[in-house]
Amino acid sequence: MMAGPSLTPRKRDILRAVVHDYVLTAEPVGSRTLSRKYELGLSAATIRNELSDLEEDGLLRQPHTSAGRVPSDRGYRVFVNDLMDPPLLPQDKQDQVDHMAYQVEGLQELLHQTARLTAVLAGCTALVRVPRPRGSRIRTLSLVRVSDREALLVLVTSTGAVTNRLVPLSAPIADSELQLLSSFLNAQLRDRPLDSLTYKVLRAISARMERYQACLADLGDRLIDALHSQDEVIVAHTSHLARQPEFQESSKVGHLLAFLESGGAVVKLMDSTVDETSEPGTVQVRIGSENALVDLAECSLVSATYGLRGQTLGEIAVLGPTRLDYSGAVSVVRSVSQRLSSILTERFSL
Amino acid sequence: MMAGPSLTPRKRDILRAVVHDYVLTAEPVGSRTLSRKYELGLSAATIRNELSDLEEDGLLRQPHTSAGRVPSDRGYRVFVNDLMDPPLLPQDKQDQVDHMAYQVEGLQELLHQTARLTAVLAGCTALVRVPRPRGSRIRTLSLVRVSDREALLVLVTSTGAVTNRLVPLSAPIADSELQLLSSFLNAQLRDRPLDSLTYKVLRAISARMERYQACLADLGDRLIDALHSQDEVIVAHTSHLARQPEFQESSKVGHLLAFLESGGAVVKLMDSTVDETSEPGTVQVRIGSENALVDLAECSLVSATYGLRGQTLGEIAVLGPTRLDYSGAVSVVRSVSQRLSSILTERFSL
DNA sequence: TGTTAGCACTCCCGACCGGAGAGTGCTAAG
DNA sequence: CTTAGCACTCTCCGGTCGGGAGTGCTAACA
Repeated sequence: MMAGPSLTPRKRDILRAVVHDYVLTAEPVGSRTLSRKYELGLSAATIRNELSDLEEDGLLRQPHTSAGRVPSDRGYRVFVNDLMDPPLLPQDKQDQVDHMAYQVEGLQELLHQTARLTAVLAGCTALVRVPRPRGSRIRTLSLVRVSDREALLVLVTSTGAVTNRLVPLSAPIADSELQLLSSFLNAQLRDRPLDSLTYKVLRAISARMERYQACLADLGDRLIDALHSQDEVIVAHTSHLARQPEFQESSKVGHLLAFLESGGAVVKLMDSTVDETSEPGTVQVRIGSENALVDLAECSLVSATYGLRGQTLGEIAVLGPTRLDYSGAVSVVRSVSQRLSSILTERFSL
Repeated sequence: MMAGPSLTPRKRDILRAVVHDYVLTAEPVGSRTLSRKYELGLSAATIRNELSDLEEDGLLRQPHTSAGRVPSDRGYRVFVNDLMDPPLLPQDKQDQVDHMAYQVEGLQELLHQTARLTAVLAGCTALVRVPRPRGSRIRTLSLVRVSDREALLVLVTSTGAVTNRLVPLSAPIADSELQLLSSFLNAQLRDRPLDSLTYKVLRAISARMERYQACLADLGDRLIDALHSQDEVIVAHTSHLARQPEFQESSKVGHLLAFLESGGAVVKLMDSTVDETSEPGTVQVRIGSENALVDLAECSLVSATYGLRGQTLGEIAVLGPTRLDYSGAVSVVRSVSQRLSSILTERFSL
């Protein structure tokens, strides 16, 4: 991450105020509003100059000339990195997690309720990635020619689950080559636990198949799809998304819902979010365009992993518009993921 | 059900045409359109007269003077009862169900996939009610005073699941009375299998508590809520709902989503739909206001039960705007519920 | 030099208006 | 009973026109 343009304290205060107000009102915020509502000790005119500077730095945007300012994705990023200090979640809210867990028995149910509670606490849609069945591995994986232009990818896991994916062949390929490729993949992947096959790992493997890149451009994606279709993501309170003013147009809501309902896509999103190097418990924030998925260009994701005695089991996340209460979301996600982890440890440790 | 106003064959043809066209276009349909697009052998003027009659019968509505006609809920009802003849689902689509089932192992997963497939086949949101854990019964049930104005309903099932619901006391009630009521409910409900406690049965019981009706108006509902929170409903492809032109306003989508996400409410809906007397396999249609739930005033539900050797296990349904392709939806729901039942019988017999 | 007041300017938004189009109801003729 | 014709109604769409909010600039001020 870049070190940021090191703003003057005053600019920081103003940016913080803009973010705060915009998150609250969903309206572009003007200099007058800032000088009235926030105790900056500055007149509107002075603030105007600062706003202008911040816009030049790319931290604010103007929807149109003579409108107030709105934080840009980069502006939110600076806010998240340097300007906010998420408080601890109030004790009573933390207690709600334990209280909920106390009433619930199975793991699956526990995760469902956790998702719901997270959504309520954060006032957003919540996602919980469910752990894969323990010890599930790839048993075999093969490519079968279907036609000149298509091959079928067949994946069998140790639990016996079978998944198929059609892979388009953008260039013709000899049967022998296809077989070669098939065995290469098998060698690479057979008996590997599904857990270990994150997006990044698969990308690395598919990159090593350079030779076939041309004709199997989509293989990597299909493979990832197939793997992910084994996964499950619990989605709670999508209605919160639909209520956001930025998603007034129901077509946007439709797209988002479709995205959330196509399990594989969501997993891909969460996978791409996880920074393998970060310790469990760290909260990650992805803002708008940082998501790289078109459907989520206007959304932000705040996520953290949960697990058992240090081992990562899954992820818990909050999804909202980029105009998100990042501070609150981080508080909730951090706290819930910690509580959940310790509940799991307590309950499932011998 | 009333016998219907016994329309002339010509009126039937016209009503059928109006429904067909409106379902297709979502635009009020006018006399000119009808005479052009449908081979009725009548001029626009004649059709106008018939339309006027149909409106007087309450089968059509006019959004405003000088707009085309739109079927009313009653109009759809007549269409569903008398005017349509849902075809068998094409063999290839039926095969998709078996094919899907073949690839899937557990019951839970089977039902999830069934919901998805149903949604895709019908082009609507689909709901599947999951069977309760076998043999789950009520262990105890009690009312505990919390304050002058509230009591807490505590429900424990034989699986050990505990559910609480706050019940407002609209009138003061003595502790002794509360205890009496508590034992009455226990006597009525203890050891009853949850399966047997449908909406209707509970209504009957709560009706017998007349004496307490005044101060415990909400008890019945809370009890039903609590029971239902044990249930689960799978919802698939809500995005289809969001795409309907009648739900453009995202606030409506928000309400619908919130409704679908509050599991209990959905179960209540489905319960109220099931006509206990009907044989399993029969398809039921609820149109708009027939649902009695405000949130669903503009929605229709097409449902059928599925089960194992004649025993009902759950329900499968399709949800859409009242402007629904009833014929197609009935085809899909009927066929899928039958296939699902026979798949279950095949797989889980003995 | 940094801050502030004043002012002209820009742009959105809602209201208003008027014409085109679609559809109706009615009447009178076939 | 059906149909053509006609006057009427209502929505929708595009254009116009203030009002309001907010900006950028300039000049005065500490």
